[in-house]
Amino acid sequence: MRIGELAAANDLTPKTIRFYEQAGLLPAPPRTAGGYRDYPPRTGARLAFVRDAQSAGLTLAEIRSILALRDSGEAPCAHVTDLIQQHLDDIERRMAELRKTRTALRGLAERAATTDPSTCTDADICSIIGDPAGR
Amino acid sequence: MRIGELAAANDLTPKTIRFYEQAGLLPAPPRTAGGYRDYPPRTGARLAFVRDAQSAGLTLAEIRSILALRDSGEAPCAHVTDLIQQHLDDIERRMAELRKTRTALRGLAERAATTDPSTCTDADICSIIGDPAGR
DNA sequence: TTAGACCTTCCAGCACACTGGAAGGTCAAG
DNA sequence: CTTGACCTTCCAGTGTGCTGGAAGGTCTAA
Repeated sequence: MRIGELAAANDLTPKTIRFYEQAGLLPAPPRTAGGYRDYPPRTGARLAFVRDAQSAGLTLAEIRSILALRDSGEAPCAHVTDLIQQHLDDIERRMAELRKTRTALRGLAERAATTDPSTCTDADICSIIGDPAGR
Repeated sequence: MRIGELAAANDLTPKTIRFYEQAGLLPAPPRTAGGYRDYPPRTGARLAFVRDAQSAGLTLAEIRSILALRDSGEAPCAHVTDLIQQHLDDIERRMAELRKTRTALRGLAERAATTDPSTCTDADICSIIGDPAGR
């Protein structure tokens, strides 16, 4: 199977597949006489795994670590469980960050709605954003 | 005021201040005889504005656009209001994304908790992640 | 034989907000 | 006069997941 075919079958571009190889997610496949990559059929499953893991929010580095474990013959279950938990924690942190920023923005929106543009002096850059105390 | 002093007063590094200048957030200040940047006192207010706007989640490009408006003599109020609304929308989108990913991860965590490692075959890379149907 | 579809490698860049380091200039204190 | 703190410019890199383009090789069909 050539790279274009593999790419199309998995909704990727050949570029991405070469990138995955270079990034250590795919082993270097055998080559045809002409130097073309010639993928074994199982490669699709590996790409599907990469996609599934990505949609769970794992980074390529993490996915690579899972694949490396598996390739070395170990069952990566414990590692995977760890990663899942780390990402859940990470998501909570990011949601908290976003909520905080949202609160800040809502405050600004409120202030913007009740601000008379003519009160903006040249001295302040923007009294909506830069002047929380209403100085 | 020299760059180090300005940086310290605003909890930044000289590097960052030079970067802001290069990024169009700060006008190029006058120089001393020796070639050192010599900042007017008002620069601190501008840096504070940058910080406030950043903490509201605005990007440097957006902040630059506000500053450019202000520097051109226009009141940037309407522009700022737009940006705030855009960011609120953006935050909602990102929160929705995160919730989706969280749901996916919780499903995986559940599956991980009830998966017997010995059922992981070599053929699947990881049955926790890659095998949603329980094939 | 030639077009063109596909493949190869390599280098470079995107966005984002910086950060690091090299090589050298300036200035005040001792 | 020298040390050392501070400054200058310039180039390059960080992390993330690709994407784009150049220059060239391979293979198939007309």
